Amino acid sequence: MLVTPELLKTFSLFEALGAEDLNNLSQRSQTERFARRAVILNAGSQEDRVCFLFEGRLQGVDFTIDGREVGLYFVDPGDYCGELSVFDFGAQPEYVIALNPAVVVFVPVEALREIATRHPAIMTSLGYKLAARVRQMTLQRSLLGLPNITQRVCCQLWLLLSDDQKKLPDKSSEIKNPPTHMEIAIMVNVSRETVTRVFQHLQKLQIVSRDGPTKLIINDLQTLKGVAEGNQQL
Amino acid sequence: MLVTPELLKTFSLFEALGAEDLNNLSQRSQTERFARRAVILNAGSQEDRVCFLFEGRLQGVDFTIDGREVGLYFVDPGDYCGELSVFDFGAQPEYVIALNPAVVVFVPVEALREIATRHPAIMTSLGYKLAARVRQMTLQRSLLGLPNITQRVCCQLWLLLSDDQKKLPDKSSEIKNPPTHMEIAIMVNVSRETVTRVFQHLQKLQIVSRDGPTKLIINDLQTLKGVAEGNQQL
DNA sequence: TACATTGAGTGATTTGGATCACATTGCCTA
DNA sequence: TAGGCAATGTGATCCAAATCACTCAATGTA
Repeated sequence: MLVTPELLKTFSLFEALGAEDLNNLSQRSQTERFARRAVILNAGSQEDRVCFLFEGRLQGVDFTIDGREVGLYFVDPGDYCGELSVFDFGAQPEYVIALNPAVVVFVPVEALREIATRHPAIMTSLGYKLAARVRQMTLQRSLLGLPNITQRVCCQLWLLLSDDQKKLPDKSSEIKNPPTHMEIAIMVNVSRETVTRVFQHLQKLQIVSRDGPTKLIINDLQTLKGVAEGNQQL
Repeated sequence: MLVTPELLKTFSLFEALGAEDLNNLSQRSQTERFARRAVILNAGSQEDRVCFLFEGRLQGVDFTIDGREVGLYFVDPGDYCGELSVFDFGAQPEYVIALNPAVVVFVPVEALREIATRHPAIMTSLGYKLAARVRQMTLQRSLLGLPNITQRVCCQLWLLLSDDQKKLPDKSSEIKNPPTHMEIAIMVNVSRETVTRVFQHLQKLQIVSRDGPTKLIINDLQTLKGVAEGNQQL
């Protein structure tokens, strides 16, 4: 599929780029469609392109040595992934798969590297993203150290909320297309059944409730936060 | 204490820098001495300087919400830490403490940011470091997902080895100044006693042995690797 | 329409590692 | 050289969560 400069311009990373650079980039890039569950970036392989998501939803996943899946992060439209190779030529550390049918733009990593060297703003932006990732991982790491399982699940739910949602703890919020129990279990390193039981508990206390399989409503953000931060027990 | 351009030049990050830049940087930087256990960078605070280690050994640590310590990474002489703020103005996510008496050079983050914008090589180098960190964290993350505790400990030991050591699995290797049982426990998220018992076990099987408190000898790298990767049980 | 698949819910049983409560060793230093 | 502290070693107890073995509901699909 054709990549137009206009398409590239929809990505905030390329916002400040001039027509010439956009043109050049677009000619070297290509679009691809992926079905649900398709693998977009392969762990371990030396990927030579960065993946910009135009439509759909992706997830970075890892597999433990014993083959269990570990959910790491989500990628939403306008965002990108696989940018590690811009910096160090190394292999992609984790898989990226499509959670729903997705349209992505692949930009060759050398092209991006070259552009970034000439445009400090883009380099800075890439660095910013990487820094955010480190922060996110640090959070996730400290989450995994929590001894209390309920706390861990609540903490993960809290992380799934957007910053905007967190700012209004009085309102009720919702998580669209929440991870399945299994996916949450994998993220917080507990068994699926345990997640189900925690959710059962949270629902009984009216802290969360379901609205169909695609919507999880957080009724009581305040207590969710309290539990997540360990200031409150259930 | 005075920072000379020569001192800065000992850090590989500044290798390619010209005399003028080095001079400028050195005037804006300062050296500081820290005692064992001293806090060098504070989590949560908006640190405005990057820490270059000249002498000693540092560790990045985090604390879970309930106050337990979590060991994240080590910093050895020539290396630096606290570089996240170069990219995103955010707060330092984790503490950095001195494991032994340390001499560090503090470089103001704006100065570094300014230099990096002008020297793509330095920016690239910073990015490389960040990417390495993401990789390291990804590994650590998947380690924490391992269901078997022995495997987790072995995997952590394996991560503590240098790449060179891993390449010669027939030779025996050693880890100088290994983390204490408590520190390992914290890294792999188990109790100290459990780590002691695992070590007891590994010693009985002659896989590792101690040579004083400052040296841990890995006699059987092959099996250590096998266990770490789950191909082998003990 | 029947069948397979995926996600969720739930009891019974088991167990691995946390926790507790010590002992021991080898330091550093006052 | 006595005292104190940090690191390590070890047994006994206990309990939270894994595991197992199901059911049930909702979707997708042959």
